[in-house]
Amino acid sequence: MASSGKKKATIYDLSVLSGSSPSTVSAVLNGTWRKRRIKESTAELIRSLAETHQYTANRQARGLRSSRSGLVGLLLPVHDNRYFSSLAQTFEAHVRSKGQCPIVVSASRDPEEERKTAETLISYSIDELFICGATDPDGVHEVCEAAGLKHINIDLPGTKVPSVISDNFEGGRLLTEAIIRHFPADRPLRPRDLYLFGGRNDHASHERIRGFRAVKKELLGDDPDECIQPTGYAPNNARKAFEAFYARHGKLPRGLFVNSSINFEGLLRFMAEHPHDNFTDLVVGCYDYDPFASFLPFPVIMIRQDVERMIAKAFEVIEQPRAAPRIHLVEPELVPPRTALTGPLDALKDIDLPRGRP
Amino acid sequence: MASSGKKKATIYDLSVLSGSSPSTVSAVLNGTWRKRRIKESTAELIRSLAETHQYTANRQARGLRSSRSGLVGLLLPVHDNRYFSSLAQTFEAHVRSKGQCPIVVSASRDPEEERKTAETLISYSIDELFICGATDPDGVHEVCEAAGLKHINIDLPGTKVPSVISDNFEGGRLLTEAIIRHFPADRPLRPRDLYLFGGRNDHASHERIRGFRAVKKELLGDDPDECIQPTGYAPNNARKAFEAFYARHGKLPRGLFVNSSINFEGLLRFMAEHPHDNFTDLVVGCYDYDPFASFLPFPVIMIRQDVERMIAKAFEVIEQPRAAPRIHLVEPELVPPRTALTGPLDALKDIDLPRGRP
DNA sequence: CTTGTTTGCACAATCGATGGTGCAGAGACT
DNA sequence: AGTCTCTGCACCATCGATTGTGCAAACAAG
Repeated sequence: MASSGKKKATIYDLSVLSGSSPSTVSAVLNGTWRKRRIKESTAELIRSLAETHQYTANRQARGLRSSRSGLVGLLLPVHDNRYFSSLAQTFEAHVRSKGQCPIVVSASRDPEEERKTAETLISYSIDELFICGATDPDGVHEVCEAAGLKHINIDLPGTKVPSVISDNFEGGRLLTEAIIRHFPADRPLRPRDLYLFGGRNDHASHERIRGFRAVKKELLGDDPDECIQPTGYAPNNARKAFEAFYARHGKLPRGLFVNSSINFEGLLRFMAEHPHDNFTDLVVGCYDYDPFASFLPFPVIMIRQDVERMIAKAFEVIEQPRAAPRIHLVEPELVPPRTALTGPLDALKDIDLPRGRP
Repeated sequence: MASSGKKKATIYDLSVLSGSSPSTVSAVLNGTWRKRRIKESTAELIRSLAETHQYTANRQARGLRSSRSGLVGLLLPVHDNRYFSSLAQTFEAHVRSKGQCPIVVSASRDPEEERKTAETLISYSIDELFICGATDPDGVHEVCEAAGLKHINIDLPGTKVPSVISDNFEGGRLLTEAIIRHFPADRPLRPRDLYLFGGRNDHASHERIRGFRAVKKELLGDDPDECIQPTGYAPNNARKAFEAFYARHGKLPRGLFVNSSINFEGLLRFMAEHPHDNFTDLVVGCYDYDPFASFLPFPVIMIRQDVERMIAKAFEVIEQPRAAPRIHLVEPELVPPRTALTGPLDALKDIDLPRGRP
């Protein structure tokens, strides 16, 4: 807690101290002072006063006047997931490098909440909004549009503004093929041995399923509808689907295409309920990368979406004044089993406490 | 993109439309209108105008006047980690339920960056700051103190304001004991079979190490110094430490206490380099919970810190006017191998798109 | 009819920074 | 000396909401 604080210095305080006007102080401290022909020595004085009085500008005041806030928003489905949290990490680095402040918020994949959350961010006069994995990107678009806010879609596309997403069709193909080829030629997979679980009525799932079915047809000759089980994005729904399959067949399919790491957690929950089944002869492909999942006791082939490139592309596109609402595809990467990739965390230095405390 | 927006309605627009004064409009829309004895019918009119014109208050203006912003900050070491991201998720839910807006930022465990980030948040007039896992909590404290900002520590304690942290000593004891007891009585662990890797010169590591050593001494009779390897918080440093041990001994210790899931990733990297070693006769205890790690091919015992309770406690304590800078301990939970716990994600509903789009 | 009270609202200052405009003084030039 | 041009800054309105204060009209009490 603590709230004894003396209040912060303002340009008016510095104005009195320096004997200049507030506008001069403002100009010096926000960098526009050359344009205003302020003497170098005046500027120097004000800067040193600002220094000793720990002046920092009140961004609400600045934002009010300039109707820009320096805040850049990222709207996420959830935080608690390696894919989205690494997006957040990368996003933050980009925003900070531009001298702005990231504000990352989740909206639980609920269209209504997505719009309300966008409204809230807009009320803070954020400068840009990155809409990631939204269930209803065009709904959010309308809110942004009405407020004149620059925005862009990531991960799931909308139709009104540009979208940067991973190439889910190609990723689905890659992953499906890798699963199939992981089985030895003498015990090959048959069409009904390979199921897809998870995902729902969104663009990403559609594309992945399309890739899955295309490769299945091509390599296994058939592609039965029953092998597609879009069980949504809740871990427990996926668990129930595995449970149901297991109840009917006494085993899992030999090959599993799991639509996201969140659905994969549903598979883990299923497995926890069946401790005596060893799940040998099982190959899992998961459309998401998680280092721990990669080392599970059965082969896990994963797709890593290229978060770095997606974020970089999104920042590039959002700067363009009147970009057409096209979809920018970013190629994902196939990650073989037992692979520990480096991530944003590796950029951190490992620094020790400065002060001598336990 | 898109930026064609007509600008947003203000209280002045509504003032003209309703024929009332701006202050009346303001009072009606911020709830203080009863106190100002505004007629019900006037209020009703203004509310309906606000509705049809999609009025939302400009928070920068409100914040400037009231020197409160409705923003509540969470300062994190990193996003890209299940422990911190679930903290963020839980934090966000709490803040939103109070009608405020969460703003989650990471500072990479760098004391300098922690302070600067706090400064930035302060310049947005955030109302409260939750300082989580900071390397130098007292440094951040000074910044907050100077600005008169309420704040509290989470995960790593400071000495100036209250801290809510998990009971690392007890957690360390629990985990160490569970590792030891996981070995059968006929092939018991000897003191030099049990190593601790990861962590550094912080309170949490100290306490965990203290618990580790106490239990080792008690159950195994000895506790050699060499078995403590505080390799920091970077995955690659942990990897190198495992590599070094392996080079000297030709194997890993039979029992491993890994100080965090981030260090655990270092272990994975090590294992990826040694694909032919099966690492049987290995038991890992990890001070963090990750569902995928829990199902690895060797027994992994994990500690789940009680994120829900920590956040709830922190919100409780931060409201108290002059709370003493004491440490509030929250008991963590021991998670046996192959356990899939539910998390914040399970609170989500699984909703489909409203509009008919692919 | 007069004085007091309540109702219902308007007015205006304020929060801190920004940026257009104006203007005095110094120097240059004729 | 008179006119111009620069230099270096001050003044003031402005962004949108909040809030203390004032005041007319309506009503009640005497």
